[in-house]
Amino acid sequence: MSAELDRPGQRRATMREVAALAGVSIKTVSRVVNDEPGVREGVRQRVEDAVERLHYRQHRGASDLRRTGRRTGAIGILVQDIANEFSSALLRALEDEARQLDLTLLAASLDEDPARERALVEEMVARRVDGLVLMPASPRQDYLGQELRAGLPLVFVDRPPRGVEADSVCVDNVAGSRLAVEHLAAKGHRRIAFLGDLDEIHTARERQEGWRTALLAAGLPVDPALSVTGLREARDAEVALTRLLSADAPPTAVLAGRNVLSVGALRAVRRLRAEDPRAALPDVVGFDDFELADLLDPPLTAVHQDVGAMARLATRMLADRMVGDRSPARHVVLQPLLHVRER
Amino acid sequence: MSAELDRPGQRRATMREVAALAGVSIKTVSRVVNDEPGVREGVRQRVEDAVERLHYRQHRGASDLRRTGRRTGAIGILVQDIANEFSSALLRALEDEARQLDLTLLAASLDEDPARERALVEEMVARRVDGLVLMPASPRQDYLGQELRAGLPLVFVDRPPRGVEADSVCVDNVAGSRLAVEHLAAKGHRRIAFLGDLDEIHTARERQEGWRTALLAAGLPVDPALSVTGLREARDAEVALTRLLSADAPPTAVLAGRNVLSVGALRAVRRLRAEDPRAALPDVVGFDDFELADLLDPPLTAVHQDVGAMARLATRMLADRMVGDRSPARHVVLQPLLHVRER
DNA sequence: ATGGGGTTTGACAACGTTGTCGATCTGCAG
DNA sequence: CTGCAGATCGACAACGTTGTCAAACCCCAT
Repeated sequence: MSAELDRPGQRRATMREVAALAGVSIKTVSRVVNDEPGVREGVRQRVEDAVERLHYRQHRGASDLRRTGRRTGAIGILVQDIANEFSSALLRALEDEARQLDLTLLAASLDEDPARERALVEEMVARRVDGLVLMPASPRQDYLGQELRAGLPLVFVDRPPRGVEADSVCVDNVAGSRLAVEHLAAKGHRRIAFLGDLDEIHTARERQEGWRTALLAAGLPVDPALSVTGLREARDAEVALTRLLSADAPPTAVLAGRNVLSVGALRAVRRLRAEDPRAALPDVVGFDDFELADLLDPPLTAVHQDVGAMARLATRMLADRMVGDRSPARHVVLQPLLHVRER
Repeated sequence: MSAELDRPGQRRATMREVAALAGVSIKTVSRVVNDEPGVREGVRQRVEDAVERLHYRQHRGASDLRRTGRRTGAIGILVQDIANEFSSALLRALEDEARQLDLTLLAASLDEDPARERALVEEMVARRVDGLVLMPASPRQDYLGQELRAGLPLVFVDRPPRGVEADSVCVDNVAGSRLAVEHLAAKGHRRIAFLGDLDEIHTARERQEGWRTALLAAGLPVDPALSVTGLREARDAEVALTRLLSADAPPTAVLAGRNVLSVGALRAVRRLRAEDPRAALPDVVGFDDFELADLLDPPLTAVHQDVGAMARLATRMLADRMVGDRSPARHVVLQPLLHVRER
């Protein structure tokens, strides 16, 4: 319990002050703080006492600045929405990987806003992050070419780069939709609807395309009226499906193209069931699996993406780039699984 | 040592280089970059061209270091688990508030590990964050006294500080449990079980205490055998409830003390129902509401916390401290609501 | 041409730290 | 005691930027 010197104002102590109190040069303080050799035990002790008494804490920014080629030990992670189950699971998995590399996370949500993506990338670059993991919101990322050339380690996740050559870890969305459609077709469904997010979103387009081609492959007609896109939130999907179900030739099953749309679809089904207990209810398959999917009613069969694998691969790629790997961009495509859940 | 040398030409351009290219002093470049007045239009244009050609990007670390006042424009957010629905909702809400103050988030998960909390607080301090939002993992945070005295803006969320006087925004957990128990008692339940997290966790203890006192207030006996704590994950709760339900005097209802425990409880109920369709199923009420709670089967009545309000209040408090407010710590306690969901 | 005001511009120091390198000290062999 | 190697320590510069302040410039009135 060493006495603590009460310091006026709220400035934190600097090495200079520690040095003065310990009666040594700041370089010696630096050596002690960084646990470098070449300091006699007595001196080291004096410095450590001074550090303690002044509650000195190293200023990482200054340290990073001086150390040549030093890394900041921080990476940026830009996802669509931290609160979304997919994004937050990915964020968490990336955190676990980053922790092993002693990296801190700068995280932010893009909300499908290209301008916000640009602004946040700028911000990350200004902060000199050691690397950037990006789930892009913009249709093209040509602007990132300069950053890449400047040596910014960059990995795309969930959505591939456009207009720039960067590493990526994505999921085979076409295959995911195919699994879903094949499953439904095998159950005898012939009218399978698709609920999709904004057409601008690459994964959304791919999932719709997967739905379309899988229908054709199964010898089923593709009814454009059964595909509704541009849906952003659960409520949108609920309204859209409710409308589809009350149309002349309603679908008997539906593929929801994103987790929040699955929620909306399930709500629509619940509503229909509540209004007419004997109504025929459509089967729902969702893209993006849920932690709680096994507890939902009606049950939700879902296309499952291995978020942990995405994070591991992305981090490995990033780490390679961080140590100077300049080889051509690699693109990993993971295969999704279908988690079938029946009533 | 050759390893350091084989990465030529990766350095980003500095103001010095921009200045050289534009034929001005670095101070003039600084003025242009920071959009300061007092630069002739022609000169400004030359500098902007040079910035463009060299793809110069300001180094925030260096800028922060030099600038008086020294804000880094970053705040730390330490929650239990970024992937947990409660934590990620809070994180997202905090992000939205922080964005309005032009603050970037350094986020990390503590996983109920006190050592990790200390390490991450150290890290945040070393990075000179402008403020820290902490959902503590440790039983006491005496160590933070020094940081507070050094002027670190600090706000506790979800769990109050112990051993240190800092602002906090929490929820009345006792009241939350009371709402749950009253609801169940009103439905005629007399044997209401409690599933709780680690006893070391403040909120877990409060919720158990709320369960206990509400039972007494309702004139119901408190059977210690009906309270199982130390449960960390859904699986733990599932096992615990399954065991309780197969005991001699099983509960007819259960209060799950945290979102993941609710999931486990629901799974136990589902399992029981699957094994014996005519078994009497317990009512489940959970602490922490779910986005998808209305879609669960069996339905989940849940204690709802206003995460948005928590974030707004926490950010406001933090912002006040950031501008130098030194008034005594404020402690806000929000009242939870019960979202009743019936079959 | 001269002076006076304002505007532009740059030299320099400083932020807090670490790399470099030389100065000083220590221990010990001769 | 001297000499010398190795250990210890500090002065100084530098990282990339901005605050300070004085110098240089401009325009125009005298």
